Amino acid sequence: MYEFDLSCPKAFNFIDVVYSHGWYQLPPFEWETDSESLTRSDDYGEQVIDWEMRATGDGKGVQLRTNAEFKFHEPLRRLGRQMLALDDEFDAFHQMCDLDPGLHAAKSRGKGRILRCPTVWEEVVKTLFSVNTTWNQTRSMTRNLVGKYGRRSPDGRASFPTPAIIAQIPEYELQQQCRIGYRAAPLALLARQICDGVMDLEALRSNRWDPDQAEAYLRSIRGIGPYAAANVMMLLGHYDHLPIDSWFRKTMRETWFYGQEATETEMAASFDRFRPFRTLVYLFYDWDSARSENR
DNA sequence: TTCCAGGGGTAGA
DNA sequence: TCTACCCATGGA
Repeated sequence: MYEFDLSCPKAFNFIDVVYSHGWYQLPPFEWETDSESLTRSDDYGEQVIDWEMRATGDGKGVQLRTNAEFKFHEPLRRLGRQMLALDDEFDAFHQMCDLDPGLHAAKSRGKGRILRCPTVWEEVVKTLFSVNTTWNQTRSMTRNLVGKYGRRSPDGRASFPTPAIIAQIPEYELQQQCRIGYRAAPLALLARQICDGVMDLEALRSNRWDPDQAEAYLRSIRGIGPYAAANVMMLLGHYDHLPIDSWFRKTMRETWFYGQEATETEMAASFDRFRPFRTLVYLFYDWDSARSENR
């Protein structure tokens, strides 16, 4: 087993990033509560690599562990940094946190980083699986897809299936095997579009994209609407498109709208003063305090 | 049986 | 911009 540390910013907490949203519960991520380690397996073509991240002993950094040979260490180091957003700056967001007491805790803990997947493809597929369903079913769909179609490491751990793998599987089989319902059609189509070079999701990580342009590109994917696109935008490091779903509506109703239903326009407007970090505010705001103030 | 869940697509007003 | 309707899945 090889071990090496990732250098981290001053205000950084590994567990906060892992718990920033639900991705750590979706395979191939595996979160071990006792050891507080995040494990996964990734398909590097010639082989599938098992690796894990955990907080260093002093709690301020991240240790990466793998049994992969040396040539994979630098790619894994880069991947770890990208997945934890270690090279992203959050100073402007933390400055903005002074605007509202509900954000003071987020600032003092240095929150803002969100756990990401290695590929935009994986982010989009998982987001597609979270649309119009329960979280338990999202977990089940992802587990099925990874378990049935992901290439396996020598230790038998499954990686997230690549577009090339999914593009070869008939739509009805995806639907039946993974229990993903109508999501099979957009999933199969997206995999084919990527393989045919019609769609290049990974290019969205580059800086040449204007955020609105990137959002429009995501919206052009079948099955990706306003909510799903905003969710992927957040994972790409753009925080101004609000992922308005049933949980968002419920939170708004219980806090800033005093028990009343609000339209999407009204809800979005209530976040105007937090541009361009509206999604981070939604994720890291102290909603529990806001709720108790309304009681 | 019916409703609902971390919505999307389409049509129509 | 908003509403109505349908879409599939499985648990309550």
